[in-house]
Amino acid sequence: MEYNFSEIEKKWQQHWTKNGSYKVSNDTGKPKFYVLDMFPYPSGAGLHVGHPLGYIASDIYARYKRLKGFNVLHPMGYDAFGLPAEQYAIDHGIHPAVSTGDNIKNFRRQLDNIGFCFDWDRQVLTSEPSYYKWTQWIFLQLFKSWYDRKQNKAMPIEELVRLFETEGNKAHPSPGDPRLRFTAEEWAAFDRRRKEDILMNYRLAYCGYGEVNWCEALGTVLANDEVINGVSERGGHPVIKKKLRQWYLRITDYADRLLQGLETVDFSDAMKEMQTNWIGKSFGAEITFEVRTPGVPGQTTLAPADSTRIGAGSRGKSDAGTAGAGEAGEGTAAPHALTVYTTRPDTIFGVDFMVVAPEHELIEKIVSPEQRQAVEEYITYVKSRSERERMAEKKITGCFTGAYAINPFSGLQIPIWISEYVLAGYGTGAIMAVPCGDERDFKFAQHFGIPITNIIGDFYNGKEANPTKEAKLQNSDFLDGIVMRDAIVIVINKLEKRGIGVRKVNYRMRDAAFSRQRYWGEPFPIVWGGDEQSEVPERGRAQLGHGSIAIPLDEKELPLELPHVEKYGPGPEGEGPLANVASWTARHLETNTMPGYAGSSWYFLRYMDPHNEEVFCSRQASDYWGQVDLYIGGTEHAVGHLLYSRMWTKFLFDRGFIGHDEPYKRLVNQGMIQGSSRFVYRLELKDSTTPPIFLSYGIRAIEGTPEFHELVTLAVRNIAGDPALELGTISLSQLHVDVNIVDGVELDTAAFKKWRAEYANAEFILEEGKYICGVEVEKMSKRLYNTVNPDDLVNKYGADTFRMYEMFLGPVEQSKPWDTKGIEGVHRFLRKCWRLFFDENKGKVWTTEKATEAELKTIYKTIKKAEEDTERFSFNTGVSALMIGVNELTELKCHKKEVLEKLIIILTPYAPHVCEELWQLIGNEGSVLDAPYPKVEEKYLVESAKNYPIAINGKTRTEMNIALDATQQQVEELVLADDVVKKWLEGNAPKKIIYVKNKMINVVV
RNA sequence: ACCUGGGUGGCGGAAUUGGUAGACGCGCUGGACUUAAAAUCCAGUUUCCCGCAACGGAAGUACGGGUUCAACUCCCGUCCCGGGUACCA
Repeated sequence: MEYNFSEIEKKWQQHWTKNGSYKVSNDTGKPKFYVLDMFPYPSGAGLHVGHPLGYIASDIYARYKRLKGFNVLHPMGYDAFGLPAEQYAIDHGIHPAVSTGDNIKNFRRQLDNIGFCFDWDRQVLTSEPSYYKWTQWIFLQLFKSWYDRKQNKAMPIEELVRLFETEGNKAHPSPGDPRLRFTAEEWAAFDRRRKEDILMNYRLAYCGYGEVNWCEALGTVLANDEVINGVSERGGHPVIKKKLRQWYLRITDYADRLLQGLETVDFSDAMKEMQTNWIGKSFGAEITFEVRTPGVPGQTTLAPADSTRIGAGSRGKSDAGTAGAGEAGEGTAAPHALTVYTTRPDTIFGVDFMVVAPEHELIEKIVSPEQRQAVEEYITYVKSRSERERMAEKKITGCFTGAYAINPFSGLQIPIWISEYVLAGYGTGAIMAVPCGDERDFKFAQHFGIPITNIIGDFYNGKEANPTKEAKLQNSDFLDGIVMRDAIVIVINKLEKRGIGVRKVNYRMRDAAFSRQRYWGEPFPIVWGGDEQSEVPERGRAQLGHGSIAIPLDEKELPLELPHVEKYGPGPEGEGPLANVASWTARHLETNTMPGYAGSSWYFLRYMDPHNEEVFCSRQASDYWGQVDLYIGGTEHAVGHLLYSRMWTKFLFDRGFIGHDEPYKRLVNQGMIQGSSRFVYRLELKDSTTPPIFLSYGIRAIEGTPEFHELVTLAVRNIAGDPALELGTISLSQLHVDVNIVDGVELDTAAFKKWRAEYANAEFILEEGKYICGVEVEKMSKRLYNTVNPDDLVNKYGADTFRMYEMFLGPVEQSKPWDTKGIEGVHRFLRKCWRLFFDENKGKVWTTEKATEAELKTIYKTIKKAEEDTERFSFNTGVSALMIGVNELTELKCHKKEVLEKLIIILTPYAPHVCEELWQLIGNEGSVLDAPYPKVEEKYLVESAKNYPIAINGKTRTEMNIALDATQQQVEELVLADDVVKKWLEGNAPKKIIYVKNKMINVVV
């Protein structure tokens, strides 16, 4: 009876489906455990061997926890909305719903092949109306909420309206427009439109104008984390900045809590670091400088209207930076004022110039007549430069405005410059430049010949800036002699006392752009209009919102279903495809759709209660399942999905819809499986009549040498049948070849000829009779022909082997190139394991005899190690422990049920199919998954003696078997009597003998 | 540039708290079984030196220093590779 894995696996997969073996109940007496995978985007390419790595790890852990007596939730679903399906629809004319459905079928088939214990009854599909109904519902709650900074939590917007009615907004300044101030009376006097505009500045999901990342090729806006190096993450198309009306999530209000929350969760330090950097919290001060422009008389104070002006909608965070400009703190009546943000107010006496962003609104007001033309030219130049150019070549550019700021402490005049190195979107869009302490300021000063003031003495060498905080200040008036670190607080206090500066915290993170001009996403449950006083523009849909009010759909109308379209092109004014749907625009529905991360921001909650039609997830279900205990996925979602879903969780917690405010208790990042590409080397000949000729790797390696030329010439003459053929210069091109037709590095030349029609008559120049390919590790991608499909491996070796091999490859967290060559070893292991029960010739060999001490010792040792390793996600060593166990039992010729039964249980998380089969074959009822995990009986593991390594001066020289309870003195006597030790002592007495019980013995000579 | 993870045999990797470096597997070499092959089993396999062999010796975890009875592990400096961020004041 042999190990027929394909039959066994088919049998048990059917059995599991038929019996609902993995159905999970919300109602058991067992403790809960929630194991979650990042659900996949069902792409057309299907799974390659890299995808299941995390799923296998979580599956093993889920099964292990079930054996340990937990009620384990281990669900799976699909993140089905998104750009690629729409792009595919544009290219092939297939509706996204159709292609997505096909892809899901393929994914499901591939997943089922591997034998996961997912509860498919709980599957979620983000593009299903029954799911996105609740995505829309949560969006509405965000829309109807604001963030109360006093209580530090989200509150219903009605509360805010009540506050405005009684006390205006003095206690709650607008996060969208900090200068906005009004009293209760003023509020009462505003018309409906004005009130809605103001409320929009508070809502957690809001609509506003902002500079966004616009990708022309994709025809949509992208979030910051979807833009890599100035090009789109998907497709690598150029991205420019564009002002557009957009929906945003006010994630910046949660910045602090997102940071604090990191302390309560078990993520890797690297992951925490990434999120912390992305949020980018910094402490410092805003300082206001008076501005003088020589030759500009009668500079006026700020128009009071400026402080109550309300923009259309709110501003996107990216232009919020200019908010502070022009306002000089309270009570200052400077002609013009420039506010900067700095983390180093201690360097105030080292300020040699100021720099404002080219987009800064103060520029036109302060520029001197002489400099006006130069400034305008510079601004034109900056506008002409795309984001990409700015990143590619970091030139030092800038222009003097002709205006000066007055240092509030020294009274000195400081020239104000404009430069593109200062970003409008961060801080106040203006900085005070301290060249002796900041590298960028230093380079700028050097480039434009601006004199540099040294305030840090010897710490500054005149050749480069030194950002130290440890120097004692010099040339700094009242700060002289004070260490910079301490001077920061002193300066801030002084600034605040004088009313020209405030302590200020800044974040790098911006509010998240939450709309896309696309079709395949959740429609916004928002209607524009409803304002009796201002008519809705006739066809200006791109401008919708400008002259109208965003009205949320009644929750009873959800889901607002995505209408069917035939064309996916943009609308008449650059809006999304929904603008072409007559019934849609007739209702004045929002034409944008939600971005890809909307559905994935809360899916882990839906799994808990997937069929509930009353709520997104009942409080009872979310209280029972609580946090995800183990979340496994890739690092690529570090700053996108992970931050958004953490924010949504906090929001739902604030509003009382769930009882926990961090979604994931523990996060494990699986590494990437890289592809191992193979190359062939094609000879490029002018004479195109010869068949394609390929050189083996070793021959290519000597390219350029005379031998190479001779060899190739000879071979080509032979192939062409022309002994006089002259080749001229020989050149080679390197081509990717499908890894699946290469065995190790040796090309299957017959398969290669079949691979491409053009290679059907290919000729090869071999080395030692073989064609050897070049090798390189690259990202696994279809384009590079280095993808390996799990289906083929599962067919050849079985799912159990495949699962174990993926784990055996190395630590889950580590990235590693895929290599199939070791899979035989794992397969051999499973067969060896099978032979403990059944022999190919003899049949049944397992018995019910009583186990020996040695056998029990082996099995308990194995259980202990496998358990420890599984517990700490060290699955590769877990597999190794099981191998050692089986090797030892084989050596002991142990075929006893008493022992083997335990082996089956601890092996089943790794190799579920074969274990179910064996469990049944040795006469057990039911599933091995319902068996209890065996307890380690320590008494079999206790040793009375140990083989101690004996080291001389730390270098191991011999071994001695010594009783574990030996005393120092006994050990010394035994050791000194040993021949090897005597040899090393050469008759001398040892200086010292170190005896670490149960570890080692070291003799110091 | 900054932050971050890493660098161990021919290969993937192990060494969990400073305590026998190279577990386990692949590959390779030799052998057994077989007419033969597959499968299986046994032995060997870090490098170098001596030797028929046993035994023995030296070096060895990217590189250079240090702490320690003892360092892959801790500290300082250098190099290389992967990931993240990228003018964030």
